[in-house]
Amino acid sequence: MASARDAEEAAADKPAGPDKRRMILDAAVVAFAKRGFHACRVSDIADEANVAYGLVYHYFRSKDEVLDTLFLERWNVLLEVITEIDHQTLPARDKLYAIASFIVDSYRHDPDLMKVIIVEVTRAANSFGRTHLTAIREAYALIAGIVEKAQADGSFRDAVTPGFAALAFYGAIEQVLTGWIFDMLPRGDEEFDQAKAFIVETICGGLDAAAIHGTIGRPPEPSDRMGR
Amino acid sequence: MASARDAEEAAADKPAGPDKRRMILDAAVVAFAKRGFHACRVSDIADEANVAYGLVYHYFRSKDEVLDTLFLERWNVLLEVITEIDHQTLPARDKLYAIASFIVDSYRHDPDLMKVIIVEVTRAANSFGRTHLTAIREAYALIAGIVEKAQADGSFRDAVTPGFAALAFYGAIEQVLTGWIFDMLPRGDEEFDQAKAFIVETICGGLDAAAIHGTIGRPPEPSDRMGR
DNA sequence: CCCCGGACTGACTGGTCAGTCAACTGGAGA
DNA sequence: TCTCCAGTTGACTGACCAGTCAGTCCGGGG
Repeated sequence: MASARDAEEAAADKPAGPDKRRMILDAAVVAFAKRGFHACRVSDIADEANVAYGLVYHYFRSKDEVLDTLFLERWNVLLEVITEIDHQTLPARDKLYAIASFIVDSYRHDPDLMKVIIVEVTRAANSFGRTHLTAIREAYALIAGIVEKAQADGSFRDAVTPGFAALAFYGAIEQVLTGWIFDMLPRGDEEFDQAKAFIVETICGGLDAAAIHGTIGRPPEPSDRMGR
Repeated sequence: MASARDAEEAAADKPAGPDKRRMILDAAVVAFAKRGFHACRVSDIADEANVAYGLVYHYFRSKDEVLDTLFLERWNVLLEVITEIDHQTLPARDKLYAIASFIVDSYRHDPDLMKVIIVEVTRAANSFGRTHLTAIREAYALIAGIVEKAQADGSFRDAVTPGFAALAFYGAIEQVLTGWIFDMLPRGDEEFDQAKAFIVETICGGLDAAAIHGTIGRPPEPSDRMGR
């Protein structure tokens, strides 16, 4: 991950080379997380990084590019990790657990970064979400692939399509992170680990006490309430 | 729902009384959906409503108040509907289906409104999401209550807490809507109805082919990958 | 007939920022 | 010593836009 940076630092022989670009990126995470991308001024980033305003524009073409960089840097790691997990020989359920685990741990490790990624990109349908749609879809496709294989070998039933299962799985994860981001859910090592288990349990095990697996229950009559 | 408006119109005896306030609200939905709240200018709303700029400020104190109104108007309906569903004597699974159904149908009926509510409020941790947190939590609490009762009477197993199940359930719904909002998922009457069934099936029935319900599977060893 | 007040209009103001740029610094090489 | 230039600085500009306000229009009551 940080190998390029390590090499550069070693070559430059600076004990704790400031690496202003990195400082700006890290400061941007804090600033974006605190006030949100729109409300955050470029001067907030510069201040947080203890760096002159103009330097941000030395390293990045625009405020947008700072967020893009932050997102892609991390999302590519996620994509790599999922791919790697998928290549292991593991029950699908364990693969999903490993993925949930990685994402939850990412939040535990750097809540601000994950908050920014989720709130400003992954869920921002009118701005960055659109521009990074391809990368986001890739994650879904990877998860769907895991489900599909499990359905093929019979370890998952095929009551729902793989794409749909991927959506629900990732949706549950993001919703839990959102719960933490909004301070709706208690945070703590115990809660984080419990969340991983609960996510997988909910999506894989289901809620029904007597699940007659294999047959999809025909939907009950729909409610007719339609407002507005 | 629109009874207050009907009464007003009847009293005023206007054949198609413009009701500019409503026109502004409806125009705002279109404008916010198209460009997002931040990128949308107040003049966009006024233009869309065929109304003078200043009139927006005659009916609303600020641009924010327009969104607040839009959100609360609809969210209160949702809260009412969930409460009503909960009061019926129905298996928990059917209650959840009715809720999913109502939300999906809300999207079917007015995709722009739901897009605005989800993107600009429900998932906006730094702006409106915070200010409407109480209302949002209410919906979770209602859903959690349904799960809790089902666990008490034994129709749902208690491998996960009610609050967590509510989170996953609502998260799955929102993620599906997000899929439509992002144009990641095909839209159509068939897809909408399938989605309702899939959401409930995923959350209630689970993915595992051989779910040994009643015992919570101990988590497999976690992945140690930790990046950044 | 006039007055009042609510509905309505849109030009204008004040403040806010993203992005620019001219200037400065310090170290490496000639 | 003198370039040179990447890295660095922060004052400044130009655009944009939420919100204001002075004023018009019109219907109803006196």
